[in-house]
Amino acid sequence: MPTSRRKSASPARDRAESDISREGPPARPPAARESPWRASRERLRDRQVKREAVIRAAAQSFNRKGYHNTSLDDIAAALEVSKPTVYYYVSNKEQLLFECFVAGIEPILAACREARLMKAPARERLKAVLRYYGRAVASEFGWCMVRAEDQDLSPAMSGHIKALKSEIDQGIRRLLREGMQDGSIHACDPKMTAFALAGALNWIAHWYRESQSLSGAQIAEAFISVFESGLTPRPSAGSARSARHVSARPIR
Amino acid sequence: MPTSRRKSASPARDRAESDISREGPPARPPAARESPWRASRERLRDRQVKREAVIRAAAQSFNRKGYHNTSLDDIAAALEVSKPTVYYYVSNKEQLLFECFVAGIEPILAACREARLMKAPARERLKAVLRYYGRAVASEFGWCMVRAEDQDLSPAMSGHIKALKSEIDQGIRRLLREGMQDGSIHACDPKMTAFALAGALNWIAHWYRESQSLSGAQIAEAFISVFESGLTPRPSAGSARSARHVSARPIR
DNA sequence: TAGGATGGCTACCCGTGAGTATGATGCATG
DNA sequence: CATGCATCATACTCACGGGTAGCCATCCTA
Repeated sequence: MPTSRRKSASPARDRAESDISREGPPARPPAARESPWRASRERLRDRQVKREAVIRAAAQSFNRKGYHNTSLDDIAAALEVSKPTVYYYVSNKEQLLFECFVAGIEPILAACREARLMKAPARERLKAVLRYYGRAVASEFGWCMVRAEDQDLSPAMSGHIKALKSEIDQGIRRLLREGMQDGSIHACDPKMTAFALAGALNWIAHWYRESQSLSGAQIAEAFISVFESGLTPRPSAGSARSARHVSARPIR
Repeated sequence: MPTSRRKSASPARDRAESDISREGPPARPPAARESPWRASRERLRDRQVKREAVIRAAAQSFNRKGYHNTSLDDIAAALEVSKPTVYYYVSNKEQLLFECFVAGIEPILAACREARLMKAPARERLKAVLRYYGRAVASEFGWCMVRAEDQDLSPAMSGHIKALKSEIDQGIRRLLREGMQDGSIHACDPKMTAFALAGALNWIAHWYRESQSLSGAQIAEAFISVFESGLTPRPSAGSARSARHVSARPIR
C-alpha cells in the first residue's frame, strides 16, 4: 500500500509554518471568509494569509464532504485557484488534514495547560477545559480534528495526532483525579469517565453541521450541565447543586 | 459527482436478505471466524451463510482500515475469494457498508422497542437501552454503525440510515422525558442529554479497537455509572457502587 | 448424458484524483 | 534592460480501485 512516492519535493518551504489558530483559547478569528486571491488579485502576497485560507477552505470541504470525498481540485476551485497553487502552499493532502487537525486541537491543548495553573477546585478547572473543548469541536475545524484518523494518515502524522490527543486525555484524567482528591468530583473511574466526557463532546462534530441551532458555547454549556448532575435526580431539586444532608434515595 | 451507473444489475437477489444479527439484543454470534469457502469447499452452498461472511469480513476490514481505505479486493482476499465472487453476494461497496451498519444498529433498535413495553421506571428502561447500545458499539459492527456517514452513501441509503438513527435518538429522548415525569431522572434538556449519551457511547468505537482491555458489557456498565451520578459528588457516598476501577481483564 | 442453474475466476475497462513537468506572468532590483 | 524570485496555470502521468464481460467448473435433475 505505501507506494511511497518521493516525499516532499518542495523542501523546507511549508514545513513548520503551521498554526492557523495560535491565538489563545478565548478568541477565534472573525471569519473573513473570502478568498484573498479574488479579493485583491494583486498586492497581497502575504504567504501566510493565503496558506491559512487554503487550510480553511480544506476544512470546510472536509466538513461538508469528508476527507476522501474532497479532491484537491475541489479545494482549489473553492479558492478560485488551480491545483498547483494549492500545492504551492501545502505539500500534500495529508498535510492539509493534519493542519486542520492541529488548528482544531490547539485551543483545547492551550486550555488544558492553562487549567493546571489555575487554583480553583478541580471540577471548575475541568469545566473550563470542557468548555473550550466543546467550542473547539463545534468550530470549523472540529470535524477534521475529530475525524483525523490514523487510518488516513502516514504513521508519522498519526503519531503526532495520537500524542496530542493523548495529552488532552491525560489532562482530563488528571483533573478528574484531582477533583476526587479535593472532593469536588464524585468518585469514578478516571479513564472511563474521561472517555465518556471526551466522546460526548467529540460527537458534537457529527450533528453540529446539520443543525446549528445553537452556538458552540451554548452546546458546551448544556453538555457541562449534563455532566455535572448526571441522570439520577438530586434531592435538592432547586437550581443549586448544594445538596446538603439527604436521605440517600437508593438507586435502583 | 453522481455518475449514476445503472442501479443493481443483479435483481431482487441480494436485496432484503440482510439482517446478519437478527437474534435479539442479548446474544451475539460466537465468532466462527473462518471463511466458509476454505472450510468446506463443497457442500455448503448456503448462500446466506456466505453472504454473512462477506459482510463480516467487510466489517472487519472497515474496522481496521476504514471504509475508503478498504478495497473490494481486500475483502475478497480476506475471504480467499476473487472480487467477482464478492459481487455475487453483494451488489456494491455501498451496500456492504449499509449492511454492516444495519447489523450494528439492529440490536439497539430492538432494545429501544422492547424498552417501551417494560414497566420499570424510565431510568431503568433507559439504562437497559444504553447497555445494549454500548455493547453494540463495541461489537464488530460498531465502527461501521458509527461511521456510516451520509457523505459516503447515496441519498437513498443515507436516508435509511438517518431514519434508523433518528428512531434511536427519539427513543432515548422519550425515555428521558418519561423519566423526568415519573421522577426517576433529573431535570434536563432531553435533546442535549440524548446527544451527550449517544455521543459518549458512539465514541467507544473509536478507541475500542486499540485497547480492548474491557469487554463491551463492562464498558457499557462503566459508562452507565458515569451517566447516572455525574461529576458532582453526592452527599451519600455510601451505597453507590461508585469507583469501581474495573480491572483490566483482557477480553477474548 | 444432456442441459440448466449455481458459483466462481481471469482479465479487462475506465473514471477519478493525487501529484508533477513545464512554462508563463508579474515584480523588484542591479 | 536583464536577471531572478515568487506565483500561478495548462496539461499531463499514473496508480488505484470499483465494477463488468465472458468463460469455466460443478452439481442437480431428468
